[in-house]
Amino acid sequence: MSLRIALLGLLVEAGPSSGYDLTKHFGLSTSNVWSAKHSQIYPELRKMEADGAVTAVEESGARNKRTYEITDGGRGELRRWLIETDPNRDVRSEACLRLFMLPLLDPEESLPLLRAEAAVYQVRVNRLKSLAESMDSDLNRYQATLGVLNMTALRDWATYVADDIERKAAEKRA
Amino acid sequence: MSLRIALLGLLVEAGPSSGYDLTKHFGLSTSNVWSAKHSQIYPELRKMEADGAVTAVEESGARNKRTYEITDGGRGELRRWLIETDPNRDVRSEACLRLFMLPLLDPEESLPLLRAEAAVYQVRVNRLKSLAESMDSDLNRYQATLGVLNMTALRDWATYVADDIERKAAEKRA
DNA sequence: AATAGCATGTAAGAAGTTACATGATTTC
DNA sequence: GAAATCATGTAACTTCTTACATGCTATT
Repeated sequence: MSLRIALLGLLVEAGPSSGYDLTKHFGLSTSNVWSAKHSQIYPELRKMEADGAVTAVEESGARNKRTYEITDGGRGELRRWLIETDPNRDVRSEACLRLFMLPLLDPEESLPLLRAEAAVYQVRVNRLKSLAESMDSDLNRYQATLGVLNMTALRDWATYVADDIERKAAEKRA
Repeated sequence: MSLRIALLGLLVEAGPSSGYDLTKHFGLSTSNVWSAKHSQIYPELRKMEADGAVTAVEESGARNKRTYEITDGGRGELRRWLIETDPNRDVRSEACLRLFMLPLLDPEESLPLLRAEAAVYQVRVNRLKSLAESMDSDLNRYQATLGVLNMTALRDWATYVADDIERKAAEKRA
């Protein structure tokens, strides 16, 4: 369901798009909330077309490109899902699972890894901040901002835990 | 892989545990980073036992309970994964996907939903904060704190977007 | 004696990943 | 003309969810 909803949302946001275009969106800010590979997206779009949630126009040009557009039915489906569905609140993030368990290692091992994670998230914060500023639509700015807040939280956590572990290791030595 | 790693981590953290115990952990703070149902956990533990990553003791009592303990091999596997693996940074969160797309709705529809989301995350912030305070181990405190920071980010985002939409709607009316 | 919680399992199906497969066009 | 990028697809496999299935124990 989530993939279908994500695709409907992207089609509203970005207008008519090919499977290729939609695949690229999952590599940008959307990957902060959901992601999918082209091998899952292409069949899903065909299924949505069969259900009448989207329509497709096949380009006659040399490149065999199909452009999908959301239908009124698709819009209704998306709206109902947003309004009526109690979303599943579980999160799946391998990177957070790793963060979560990094403190299991000895300080000599965990500290550089935690500092490296903080740096990774700092880069993402910077990138998303400038992305947010360059966005012309409110929606895109909101979406980039969600990424900024999420990445900031992870950066802050990694820094806080590294500092705490460092302080405790110093106390022990003293 | 992630489920296996999560189970190994929980077995280090919590000590010898049954599949039932581990299933409950995925309903607590662990669900902020990964989750799994018992129907996936039981077979995975059997597989890990066959691989020598864990050992099992079957209780002779009336309740047919199997207690799993991590082996040295399992500890090594976990350590190597934490140190050597570049984790997948994709996130899957249906709740965030929904947040992400809520601004697609008209203000009259999105505002109450955004305020409700902010309230949901506020409750989680409060719960995790008191959980963090009550935790005796550093690791558990760190883990609860990761939840606090993540939930705070979502609460702040929902509030920021709701305020922004409200302000813009008021400007338009004026 | 009924209800809630402990405790484990399997089977079918849906969702997601990896690898294979093809071919056109643009840029250098 | 080589490399990067556009563009779509399928097959095999792994992972995850939902539903079914069972039976004990503690509480009220």
